Amino acid sequence: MSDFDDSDAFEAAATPVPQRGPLSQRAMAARPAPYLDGLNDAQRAAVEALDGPVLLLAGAGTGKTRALTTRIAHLLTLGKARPGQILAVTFTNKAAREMKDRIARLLGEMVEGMPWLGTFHSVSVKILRRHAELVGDATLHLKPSFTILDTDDQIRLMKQLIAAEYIDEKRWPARQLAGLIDGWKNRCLTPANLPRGEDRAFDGWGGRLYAAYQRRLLELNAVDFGDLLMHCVTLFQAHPDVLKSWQDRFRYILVDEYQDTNVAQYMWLRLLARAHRNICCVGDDDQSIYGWRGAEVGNILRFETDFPGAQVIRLEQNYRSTPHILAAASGLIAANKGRLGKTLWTDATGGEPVRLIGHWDSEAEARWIGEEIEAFQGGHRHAIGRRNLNDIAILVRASHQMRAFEDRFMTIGLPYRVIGGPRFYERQEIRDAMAYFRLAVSPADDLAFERIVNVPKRGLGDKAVQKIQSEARERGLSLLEGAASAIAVGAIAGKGGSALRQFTESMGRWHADAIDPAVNHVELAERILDESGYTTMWQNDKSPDAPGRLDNLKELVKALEEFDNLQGFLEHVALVMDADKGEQEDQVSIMTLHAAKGLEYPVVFLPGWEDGLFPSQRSMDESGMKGLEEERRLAYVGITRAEELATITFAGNRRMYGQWQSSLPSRFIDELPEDHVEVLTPPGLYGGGYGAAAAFATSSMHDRAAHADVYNSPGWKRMQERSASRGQPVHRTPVTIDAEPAARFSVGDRVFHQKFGNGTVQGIAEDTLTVEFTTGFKTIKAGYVQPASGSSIDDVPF
DNA sequence: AAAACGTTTTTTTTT
DNA sequence: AAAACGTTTT
Repeated sequence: MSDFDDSDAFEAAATPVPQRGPLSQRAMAARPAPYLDGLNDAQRAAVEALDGPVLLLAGAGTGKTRALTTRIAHLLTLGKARPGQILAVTFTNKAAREMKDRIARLLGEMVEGMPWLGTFHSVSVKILRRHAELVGDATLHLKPSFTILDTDDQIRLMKQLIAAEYIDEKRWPARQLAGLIDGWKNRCLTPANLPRGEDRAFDGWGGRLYAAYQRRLLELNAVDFGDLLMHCVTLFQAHPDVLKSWQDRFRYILVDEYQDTNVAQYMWLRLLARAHRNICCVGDDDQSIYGWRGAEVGNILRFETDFPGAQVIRLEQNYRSTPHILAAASGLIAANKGRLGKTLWTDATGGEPVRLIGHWDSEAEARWIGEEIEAFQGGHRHAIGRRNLNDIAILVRASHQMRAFEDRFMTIGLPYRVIGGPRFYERQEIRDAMAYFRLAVSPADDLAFERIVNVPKRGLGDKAVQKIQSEARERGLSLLEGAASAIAVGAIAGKGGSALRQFTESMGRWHADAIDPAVNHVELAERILDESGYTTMWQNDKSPDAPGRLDNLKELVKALEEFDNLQGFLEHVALVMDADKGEQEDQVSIMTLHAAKGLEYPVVFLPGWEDGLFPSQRSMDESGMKGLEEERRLAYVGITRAEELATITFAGNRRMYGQWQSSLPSRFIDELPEDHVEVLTPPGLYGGGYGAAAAFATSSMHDRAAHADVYNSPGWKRMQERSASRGQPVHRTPVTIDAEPAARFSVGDRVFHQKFGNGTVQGIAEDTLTVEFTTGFKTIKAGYVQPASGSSIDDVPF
């Protein structure tokens, strides 16, 4: 919201700007721009090719962001555009933030900020707010104050629509409809131009439900994420004058991660760039990993056709990784077809091969990686020496893999942070609080009303909500107004009625305060949470996570201070779902491969390289060869995150849906070039069952030429035996727990448990103990714990 | 209306 | 195994 009201800048766009301001002329005459120093030839070419279409193929670690930001600095310094005339779009808020920082660093105080540097979505919102009335039709259109729905709201809305058509929600879940509609929006298909046949999806109801959903959104004065792009495109198409004003304003367009654009984004860009064609797209077809979200690698593959005469510049010198890491990644990605083709090279020498190691199961894998990390911390055992935890990342394919690491690291007390995990603004308490704020700001926000009308419990159940809904529908009111009306009519009486009256009256007061600029919005927010009883609700909650939730609420209120008003805050949160907490502690980072794109770490662990998990079975089932290739690109992204050392691991057994499943090492492992991989064997695991996976890996790597031998290796045979009993839980030698008398322990004893770590015995009953661990109380069979000794945790066998 | 209980499903990846 | 969901009990 902060730079929404820059109408001055908007008007200024119409007046011609001198191509060279006096300031930049002086700067140019004095000396060549210092920011160009140190760029290689390709980077420099990318910076200086300012006019006309440019495709910048930038491999991993080739200084892509540097080229982009320097290019912007160059545009500004030469006076070819003012900051407000450059459109620079990224996919993530993080990328946008980083670009802003780096431009500011390059130019110092010369730039007063780039108002149009942001994600596709945030730029689209700013555009849409100015032309909201043009979205919709004569009877019903958007208003500039429209709200942006999150996924939760979307699903709830669709559930209502599905129920209204008496469709069986069991067979046709709202989530599926949401996915369908999302896919359509990604391709810029409105209900009106849905191809014949596609509208028959969802048991024949797809098209009708989509139209009903869009209608409902307009009634709510709301849009969803997909709408942001799609509405912009349809707006541009239907109103050439509007399009022209934006084309004139944005003299230069830059696009980051172009390989991840979907059809809607592609159309959006083409419309804006059509007139002057000053568009520079940066991307790497080998890092396209969002096909499932509608991204079209085709967009980057056919750039030269779309923009005839485009310059194609390749950045191929890698400044990030060692030759071994680069070679391993290049060898792997070579298996993909239809690439634009790049040859990454580096001046660097030395370094170590990519390491490969197999483990018995996912717990052993986590244990081993934990030990490795401790070794790095101590600076011994490994050639690359001591590393901070901040230098180390664990990149997983699917977030459920994170648990094993969290459990293990918690046990051994290794500090870690999960990046991109359950996000702050998606937590229940935050969303509830936000719903209160939303309703206070816009009393017609029916979805917010539904969310909180009975939170905390006010004695208003389904019945009461239905009465409010029918009352509102009959009289054409919002739910909040409908509630007031229902009380007046006497439709809702008794305890619930008085609670509802209090709720509506309070909301009226809060609304008056919310639109009163004289009222401090932070205090108002605190007052809302207080008076509504929401804070009290959590204070009275006995569950162990209640205190954490109260902390989160405090953090939320604190975050409000950064904004001028509640409206501005709500807008921010809708688009920027991540809360920045700049933690400086030394911690290992755990994240998904998707979240890792654009990041780099000296030491990278890549666990879970097993067929079915990585490459993911689902991806292959749904998208066949295309899916497999995208998985391979994901593997490529993973390896190329590493600067000095990459370690790939896999496990023979993994728990899925609570059942042990055995699995084979990933086919990607066999695609790694042998010369750049070192196969490790877990210590002390020769011959035994534990070594099976490792033995398989070893033979697989060494006998690739004589492939048949692989199938005679002990590892393969054991794998076969295991998969023969497919679906059945793998028979793991049962750990017999002696019915050990709990009497061996007494209250107050320190005990150790493999998973929970050290704890204190608090209670004893027959053969079970109640033990307080750092993570809380657990009831455990006495045989599973042992007296805590002075010995290291690592000595304990599992 | 809300809690307590039993059943079914879930696991890609996210602006 | 845990969460989400639906049904029954208070």
